[in-house]
Amino acid sequence: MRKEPRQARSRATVEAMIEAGARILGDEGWAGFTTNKVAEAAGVSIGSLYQYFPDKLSLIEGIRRRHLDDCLAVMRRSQKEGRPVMQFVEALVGDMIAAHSIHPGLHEVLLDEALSFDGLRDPHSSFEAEYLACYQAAVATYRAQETNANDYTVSLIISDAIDGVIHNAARRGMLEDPDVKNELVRMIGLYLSAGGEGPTG
Amino acid sequence: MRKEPRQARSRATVEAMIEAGARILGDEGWAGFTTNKVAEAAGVSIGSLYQYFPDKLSLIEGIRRRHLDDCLAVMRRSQKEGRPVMQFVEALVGDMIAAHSIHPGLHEVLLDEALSFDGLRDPHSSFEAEYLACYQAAVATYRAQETNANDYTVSLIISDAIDGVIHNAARRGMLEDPDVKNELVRMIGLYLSAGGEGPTG
Amino acid sequence: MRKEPRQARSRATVEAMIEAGARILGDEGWAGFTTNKVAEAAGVSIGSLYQYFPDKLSLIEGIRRRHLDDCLAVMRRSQKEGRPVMQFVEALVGDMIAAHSIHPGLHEVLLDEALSFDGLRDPHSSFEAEYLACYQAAVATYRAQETNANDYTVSLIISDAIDGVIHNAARRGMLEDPDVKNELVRMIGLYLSAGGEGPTG
Amino acid sequence: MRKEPRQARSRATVEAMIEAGARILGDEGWAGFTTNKVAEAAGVSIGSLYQYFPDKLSLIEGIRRRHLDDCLAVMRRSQKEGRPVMQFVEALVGDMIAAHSIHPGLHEVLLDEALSFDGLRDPHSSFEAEYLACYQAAVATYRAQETNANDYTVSLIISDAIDGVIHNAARRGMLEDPDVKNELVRMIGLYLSAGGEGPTG
DNA sequence: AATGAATGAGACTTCATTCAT
DNA sequence: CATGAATGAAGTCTCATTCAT
Repeated sequence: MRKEPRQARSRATVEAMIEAGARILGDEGWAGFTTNKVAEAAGVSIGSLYQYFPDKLSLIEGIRRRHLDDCLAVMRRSQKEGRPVMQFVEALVGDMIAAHSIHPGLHEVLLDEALSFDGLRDPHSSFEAEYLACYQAAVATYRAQETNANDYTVSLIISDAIDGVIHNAARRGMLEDPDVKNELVRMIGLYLSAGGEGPTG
Repeated sequence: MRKEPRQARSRATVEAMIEAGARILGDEGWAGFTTNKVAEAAGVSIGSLYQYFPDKLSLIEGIRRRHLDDCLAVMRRSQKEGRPVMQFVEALVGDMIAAHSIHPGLHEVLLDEALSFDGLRDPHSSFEAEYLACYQAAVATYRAQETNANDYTVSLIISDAIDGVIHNAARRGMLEDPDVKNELVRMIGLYLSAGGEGPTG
Repeated sequence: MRKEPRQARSRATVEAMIEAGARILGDEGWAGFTTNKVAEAAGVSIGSLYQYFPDKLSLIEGIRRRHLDDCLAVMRRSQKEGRPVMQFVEALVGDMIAAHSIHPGLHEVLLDEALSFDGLRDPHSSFEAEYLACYQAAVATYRAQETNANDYTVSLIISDAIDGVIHNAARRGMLEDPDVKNELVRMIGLYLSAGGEGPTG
Repeated sequence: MRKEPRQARSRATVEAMIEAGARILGDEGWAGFTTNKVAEAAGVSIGSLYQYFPDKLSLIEGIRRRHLDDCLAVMRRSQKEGRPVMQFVEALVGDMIAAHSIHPGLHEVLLDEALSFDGLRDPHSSFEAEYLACYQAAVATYRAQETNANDYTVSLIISDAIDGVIHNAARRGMLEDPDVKNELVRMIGLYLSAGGEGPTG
């Protein structure tokens, strides 16, 4: 960001621009996301937008930071001391679904931005590191038994599977379907609870 | 397509354009995908591209059709008569990883196009229907026990979880990691084999 | 128009674009009329042109509206209370010649646009209606005697004959020739003054 | 033309291209007139078109020559020895209306081509000279009395007035209206028959 | 600080014309 | 000769960004 907002009015302006940008990016994707449209939706002039964000990339990164902070907050909330594994998984899946429901589509657009926007600085790695660290902590706590795979790999499997199911459910408008949630919880729960021997086929 | 290629020369041209387009779309995403760049990469003039594809969207759809045909072929190959469940899951996951390795990133770009490109006709629904039908057939065959959820929901969970894990692994350059494959196979296998009771937490 | 010019600067810009467009359309016809050329002739960037006119057609319509307003003003000026018929015809023809002299060729290009430019909204019908209404009023006042034809048909004959003579005279660079004007006045005057019996041949 | 057609087949091909071009130019105007479209409509390949017409301009000139020859034939037919003036005018107007009805719009498009196509060689002047010579002969024969204006000017007035009325009637779809024809005949007849004194106003 | 008019590189697309088959 | 695939200059239009007010 070009300039740290000092006054309350400035902070509100920045808020409005990030919020408007998140909405447009989630609703219309990269194709509909133009700086002029964001400025108009935020109720400010294009000149003001460039006062706070030196270019389009900065605006995107502002939107991403905001969204990822929200996600991390959700993640941490799901891990309360001493919860049994199934309660954790249920809370986690439920909260992730809720997080995706605020700006449907936004999450995936932001994670895939590398595919859509070359020059993006720090391609979400710092967020992702922290994000995965949360998963890893949970895995270390709840994992039933050691397999060949380390905790990190198991974290990836879980986070990415949840991601995939929720993302595609959102695409299909099935984010509210209780069966989807239940089956996802069941799959993750089975995976975490099972011993290393795996299913016998 | 605007014109069906008749001569061998024009068939090769269309091939080259679709191949170049797939590579650019997979490597550089929507942002790098311009008709001029595709024409240049295919070694033809921009005019030739527009002789066969009336507009950019048609080219994208051509690329998608080609890719989806490839995917369906892979899907069907994994289901051989009488295989035990774990062999099926291993073949499926292995083949999907292989399919994603040809043009890394292409698959997700094409499935998410709705988010990035407004006017795409027939948003992959006809492909997806057939794609899911393959999964559903496998689920009907291999599913251990009835739960509340129907076969369709279980198909979604499996296909989308595999999708999510592979897509994100590709993003991280971990598509070749054997642990990722093994754990993914283990998770899907457990989910398919487990009875309806679910894990106890 | 996409955007109403608010500041004085932008009003001047729109003026310049319409004026430059009229000149180019009159001088070079449809073939020479490109948005880039108009922008350059107006001394603005192509982006500014598209800020006020959403597409090429809108610019053409802007030019037409301006020209037609000018024409109607001329038409109305020619009809003063109580003038004898020959004074009216002389004033009318003289003013029409003057109107055509500002941007020679523009008038015909604009009336014939349907032949040259497909998508033009409202093909000059609303202008033409008002234009012909002026002629009809004059015919009702000055017509010597009833024939089988109604006032509307007579209006068409007069307006289109004047149109044809002036247009072709302009084409030949004879717009200033006094004989052309005198003979045209004589023909229209004879036609209006003659009784319904017609010439005997 | 690049090459004089020698064989019957070639002559038929050239015929087809000119006919198709006239139709497209009349129906769709300059905007719809492309060499590829003409070739397709004529049922030949674009390569064949360029075998006989070295460029687009040549094709246009071919179409024009054909059309003007038709017009001249009509013109000459109207002037039979010893006809009274009104019979001549009626025949002339009737034939001109008929000529315009074959390819409505074509005549005006061709006469105004200077406005639409810069580089047209010999902008219809040689045709026009002959065309006007026909009118002038008729004027010399039928004109009632000398005025200040010479025969040439009177020819212009008549030909251009007829042109304007017919052209605009065609534009309005009123080419078949008998009132239009009758009034046009009456106006021209009055003008030719009247003495030099003009109407008194 | 805020505004919004202005800029112009670059994207998509057309179509007159050429040339290998 | 005929075909039609290929070419590329040129035109329309968008949108990130700047800067005078």
